[in-house]
Amino acid sequence: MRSAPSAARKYWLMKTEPDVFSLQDLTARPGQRELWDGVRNYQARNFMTNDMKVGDLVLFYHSNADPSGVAGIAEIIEPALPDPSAWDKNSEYFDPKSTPEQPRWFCVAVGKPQLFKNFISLDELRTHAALQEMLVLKRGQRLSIQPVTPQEFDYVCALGMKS
DNA sequence: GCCAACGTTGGC
DNA sequence: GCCAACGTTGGC
Repeated sequence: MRSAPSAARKYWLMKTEPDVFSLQDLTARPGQRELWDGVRNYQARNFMTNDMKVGDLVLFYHSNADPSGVAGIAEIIEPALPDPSAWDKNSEYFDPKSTPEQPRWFCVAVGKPQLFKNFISLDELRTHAALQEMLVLKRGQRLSIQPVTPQEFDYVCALGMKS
C-alpha cells in the first residue's frame, strides 16, 4: 500500500560521542533499543516531538571521535516521550525545571542498528559534491539532531555499505 | 586542551 | 527585549 505524503519516512542525523554511547553499544543493548535521552536543546527537542515518526531512519554520527563520522544507521522505534533523565537528580542531564507533571524535555527510542561496512569519516563526507549541503559539514553547526534529505541519506548509506 | 561558534541566561 | 557574560559543542 502507498503511504500518504504526510506519513512519508523522514531522515535524520543524530550525533553521539562514542565514548559515551556508540552504535556498537546500541547493538549490544537488550532488544537493541535505547532511549535517546539527554537532549537539552529546544530545536533538537522539537524535531523529536514534532517531526520524528516511528520508522524514520537515522545516520548514526560519532562526534568528538577519532575520527568523527557516520558509523551506520538506526531507526526511530518509539515516538517521543518525556525524558526521565531530566528529573533524575543523579543524572548529569538533571533539570529541575522539568518535572513528571510538566516535562520540558523529551526523547525518542532508537533501535535496529546497522553498522556500516565502511565508517564514513567527516573528511570523506566533505569530498562528495552530493553531500555539500549536509548541515553536519557546516561550520559552527552544533545541533545534535539534524534533518537530512532522502538523497543524502541514500548516498551516505551507499558509501557505507559498498564493498 | 584550545578556541570559534553559537545557545542560554539574567540584569537592566 | 537588548545584549554581555557565560556555558557548551565539537573539530582540530
